[in-house]
Amino acid sequence: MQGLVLYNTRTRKKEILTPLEPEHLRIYTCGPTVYAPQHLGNLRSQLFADLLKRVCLVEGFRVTHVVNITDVGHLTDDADTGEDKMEAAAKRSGRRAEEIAAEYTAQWMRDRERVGCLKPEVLCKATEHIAEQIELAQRLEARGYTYRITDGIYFDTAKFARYAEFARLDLEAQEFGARIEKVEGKRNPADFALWKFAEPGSKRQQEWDSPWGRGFPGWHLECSAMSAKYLGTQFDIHTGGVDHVAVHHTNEIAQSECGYEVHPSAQFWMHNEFLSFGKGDLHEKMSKSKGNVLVLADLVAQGILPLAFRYFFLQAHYRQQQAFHDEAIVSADTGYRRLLAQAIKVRDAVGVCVQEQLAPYQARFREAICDDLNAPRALAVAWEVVHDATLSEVERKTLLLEFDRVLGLDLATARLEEAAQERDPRIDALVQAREAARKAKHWAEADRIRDALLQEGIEILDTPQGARWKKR
RNA sequence: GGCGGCGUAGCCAAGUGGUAAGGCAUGGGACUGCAAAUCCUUGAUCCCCGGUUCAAAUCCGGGCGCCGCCUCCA
Repeated sequence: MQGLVLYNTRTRKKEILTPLEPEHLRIYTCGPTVYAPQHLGNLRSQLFADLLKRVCLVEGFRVTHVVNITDVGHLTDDADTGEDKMEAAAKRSGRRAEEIAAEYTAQWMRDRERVGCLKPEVLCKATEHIAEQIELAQRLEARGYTYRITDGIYFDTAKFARYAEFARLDLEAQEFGARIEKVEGKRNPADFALWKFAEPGSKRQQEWDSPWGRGFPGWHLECSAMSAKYLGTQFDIHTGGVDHVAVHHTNEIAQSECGYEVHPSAQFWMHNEFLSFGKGDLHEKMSKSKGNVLVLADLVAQGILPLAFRYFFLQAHYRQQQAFHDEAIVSADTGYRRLLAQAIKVRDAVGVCVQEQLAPYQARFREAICDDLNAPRALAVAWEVVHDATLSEVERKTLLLEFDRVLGLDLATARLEEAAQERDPRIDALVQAREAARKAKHWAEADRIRDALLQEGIEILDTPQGARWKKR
């Protein structure tokens, strides 16, 4: 029994997770910037965090999971220039930034729930923690890490010796690279804004008073301030997408470690890889800027079950890029429906389990999830259970439901809403007419009706209880 | 220019030294009047070349291809 082993970006190694506080794990997850609909790629990082949380719970830890919502200050270009995304979205749509944030936050929460993500213990918004962010910026100022230029208060990365360590940055090379210096007065290219001043003369929708004047917080500040508030200045695990390693998390670490004088701020930093879009050799990451985003509702419109997206997610390891395309999601949908059907079949089974029957599967399942959350392997174990004829129904049920605490596929209560439940007098009549023709052995007539219905996407299912039908 | 990752059957993918998990699709079989659904079953010398080793998809070197980060992005 080796315990839970996780890949830690901070050390670039798999390490055994040992909670700072006995039996209790504190996890912080970088949530969405709610200026636009959250797409399937965004959902992947929520699913990843949720998988982590579920594994922690199954391993017997108490978990405090904090997820933030960025509803201000995330700029369109880089950390220092460009428009605030919330402000820009508001301007485009002629609505209040708060309205937009509320709408996309609600959509995001709904999607999260639909793919089976557990509710976080704390859901916190940047705009509701302005005071905490100012407080942290003041701490940094008091400790000499900041300087002021015309458009804001900046963090001086040269003052933090470990700055490049986390992301293994080559700051020298960066200066000659693609990065273009845009902000007049910045001392180092990597320096970033803690507080941005509101532009004189133009009134922002979102701005606050601060010791440095009216303005708004830099994007990175919220995560440092809120994680410290809800989890303490040192906690166990911080999660987010890989894209955040080099900038957002690097800056967050600088703020937290310098402001609160701790090291490390989070023991484990974990990052999920991206969803790529495409098939075969050509792939592109799914992102708003590439214009190839899909949201959960698009899948649902296609007849895909929301939990089938979770099943899809579980089929690949979280640290690998995963290729998304129609064939892939449809096959996941089929796979999920079949697995669910198997679970439904044994749901009501009662009786006693033979421990020796369960043990090998339990051991292999646990081994998989404890090895850096290897969901594909865990899912494979579930399928082996389904196919093992030496298991009794109740043993199968026991194993599947136990595994589902991690898989989160709602195997215990989800229903396969066969369209066969639907009623449509016209179709019902046709189905009955076919039944009658079959009884009379008028095969040609029976097949004609079946084919005609198939033409309009209605499929007849012959069962021992009689014929039913479903769409698709 | 710097950094990182990937390349395993038609597709999604596990597997990091001892002759390759799982799912979907395909072919075959059972069932069916024929089908559908369901169940059983079927298939890979692991991108190429060279090396280390008794043994490599797995390690090393060199190619080729793809993706990502260093600028907003999960």
